[in-house]
Amino acid sequence: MNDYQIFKNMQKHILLDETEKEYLISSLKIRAVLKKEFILKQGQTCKKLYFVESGSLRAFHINSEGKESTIMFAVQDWWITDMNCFVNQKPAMLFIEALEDSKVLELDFDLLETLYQKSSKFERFFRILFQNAYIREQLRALNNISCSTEERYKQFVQKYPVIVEKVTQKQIASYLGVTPEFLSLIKKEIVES
Amino acid sequence: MNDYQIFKNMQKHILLDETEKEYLISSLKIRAVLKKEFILKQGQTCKKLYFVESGSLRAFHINSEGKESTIMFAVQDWWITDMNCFVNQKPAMLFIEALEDSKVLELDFDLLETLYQKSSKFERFFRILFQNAYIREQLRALNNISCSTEERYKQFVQKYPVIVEKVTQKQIASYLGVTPEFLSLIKKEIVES
DNA sequence: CGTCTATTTGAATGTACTCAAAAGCGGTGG
DNA sequence: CCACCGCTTTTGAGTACATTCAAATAGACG
Repeated sequence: MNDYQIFKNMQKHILLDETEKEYLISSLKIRAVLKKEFILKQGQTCKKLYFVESGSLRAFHINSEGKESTIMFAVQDWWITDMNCFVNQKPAMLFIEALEDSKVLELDFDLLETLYQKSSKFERFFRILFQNAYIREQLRALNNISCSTEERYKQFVQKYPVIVEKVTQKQIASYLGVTPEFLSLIKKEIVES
Repeated sequence: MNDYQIFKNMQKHILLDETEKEYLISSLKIRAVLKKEFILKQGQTCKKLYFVESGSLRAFHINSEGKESTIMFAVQDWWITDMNCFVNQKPAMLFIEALEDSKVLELDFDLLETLYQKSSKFERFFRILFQNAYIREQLRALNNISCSTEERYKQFVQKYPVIVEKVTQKQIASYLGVTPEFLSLIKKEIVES
């Protein structure tokens, strides 16, 4: 278990001693997820935070009119969950589905609270994680509000080439907040220019 | 200084002893800001995190075409800064301007790091703060992508009545990502329905 | 090979923007 | 205290961006 990605991930920000590693390991459960399998569905409650050891997943919402909106993609070395559901015990707004056969580590809400108690390094790690997540979301919002769809598509491709390989056009469209037909048109215009 | 809002704000999540309160106080600087005064301008570097003791501020971005986008409003009891600038020492993308005469507490980046060292309660507090900020941004993104402008306007008014009182229509429009002309039209339609 | 879904293409429509002008409103100075 | 100035808000016409619906084509997978 010592060669798990999650240690490298955490050690970007904190340095764990052997005891702390033990605490962490004993709080984690590895789970294999098959392509198209859901680890969370809208309406459920979710007490798990997921770390992607391998593979990739997608989080999306379906609104009352049936429109699907992709909130985030998570590839290897990323964290994912419905955070509002996880933290505030609200019903999940999101579906989380594997895009391919994947392995995730589950971290239970109560066990995470215990980890915070046992070592404030975990508190520090997640402070930095949420800090970065907040910044990323804010930049995304700014981007959405101030750039054209064409620009946003180009930036997405440039920023997340790994994701682009794994997902369909339709899913990228739903991340950008446009219809797949319109994205198709934009791609055509980019090629022709 | 003991009757500052900031203590109540922090004690929503952590309980500070007298020593910790001392640490905090000694890291803070009070600053009076006049209406229309900027505490940050695009392109500057920003080493301060601000807590609004009284009054209200607005953070906005102006893009290359001159289009203005409001990222957030901060009223009494809110935290505000250009977080990417503050945390990663990038040039500020945001202007932050007082909407009325206000009082803010400044927390310096280096002093905050020291606070984290001195007591992990501060680490915990900001972990929770960023966690909530992240959730809020994600819900906002979801909202933007899956709801009509009319719905988003209604929700804004319902969720932030205090802000609505203090800001112009134009500023709300730039927060929602539409033109003031279009928001005017939407309001008319709401009234007529 | 056949089925299912993704992607492309096109026509018609709706949503939101630009530009321009008029009306409303708040603050300032005489 | 009122008149004027500047900015916000409203209104309208014309335009651009993005959607819906439908149909054809292309790809993926059992």
